[in-house]
Amino acid sequence: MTSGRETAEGESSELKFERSCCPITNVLDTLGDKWTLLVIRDLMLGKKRYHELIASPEKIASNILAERLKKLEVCGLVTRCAYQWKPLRHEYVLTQKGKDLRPVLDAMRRWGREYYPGTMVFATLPPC
Amino acid sequence: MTSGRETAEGESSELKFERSCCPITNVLDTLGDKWTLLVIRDLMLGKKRYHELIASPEKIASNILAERLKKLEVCGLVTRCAYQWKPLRHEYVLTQKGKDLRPVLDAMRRWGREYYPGTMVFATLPPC
DNA sequence: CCGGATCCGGTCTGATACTG
DNA sequence: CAGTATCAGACCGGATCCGG
Repeated sequence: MTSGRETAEGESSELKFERSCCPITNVLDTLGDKWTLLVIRDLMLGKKRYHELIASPEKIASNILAERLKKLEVCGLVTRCAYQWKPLRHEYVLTQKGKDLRPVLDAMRRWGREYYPGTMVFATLPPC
Repeated sequence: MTSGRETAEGESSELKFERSCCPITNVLDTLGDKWTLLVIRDLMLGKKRYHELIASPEKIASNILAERLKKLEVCGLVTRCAYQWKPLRHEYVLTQKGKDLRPVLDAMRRWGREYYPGTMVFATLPPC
């Protein structure tokens, strides 16, 4: 695995990902954990706001959600923009790069449905 | 996330996965880490033996590889069978369930190639 | 030697509490 | 409500050990 992260001097830590020559390795460097793709699934389902994301049945912890959203923004999969100013509130929407992950999720969903039958929720994702 | 693992009494720990109603969640419960899909990629590339797997450029640690192979066997994605007796050596081959993950890896590879250009190794996986 | 198993320090995860 | 701080425990992975 390419060494995922390096910490800059001082207190600001900056994400930096090395490129592997294998595209799958690169994908797993950014998306290879339990939560990231789940957040993306929710965004594809049309959820946009923090409270919608955190209400998912998988019960992601608030710090993990915040961290993943930040990482996704850094990696260019998600953009964050304010939809309200008092108090300040943001919406998270998938970029094209993020939306293009749909075939990955579709393939996972198909495999999951085949081998873990009885799953019906999110059986088909709505169009972006 | 469904609580992945529970430890049985005594010292033998047993893997047990709960089912979520979302197929993607189930997939990520078993495959949602950096190494598992990479091992499956290697097996799809035709690698079968321990030393072939551990020689991959990503430099997986030996304990992690052994652990992942064990988990994949428990989950029914891989079968382990001896190919030699003195000394005892095993081969790891994908089951149909494992082979059926090909569309997932294909989708990842396609996305990775699009957004991390310059990746050429493993550009196309050979047929199983 | 090879295929693992064991050990162990460092990192990351995630439940909870906290803040504006 | 939208995040941040904290902290114990889980996990990762490098080094080492061991049986065949």
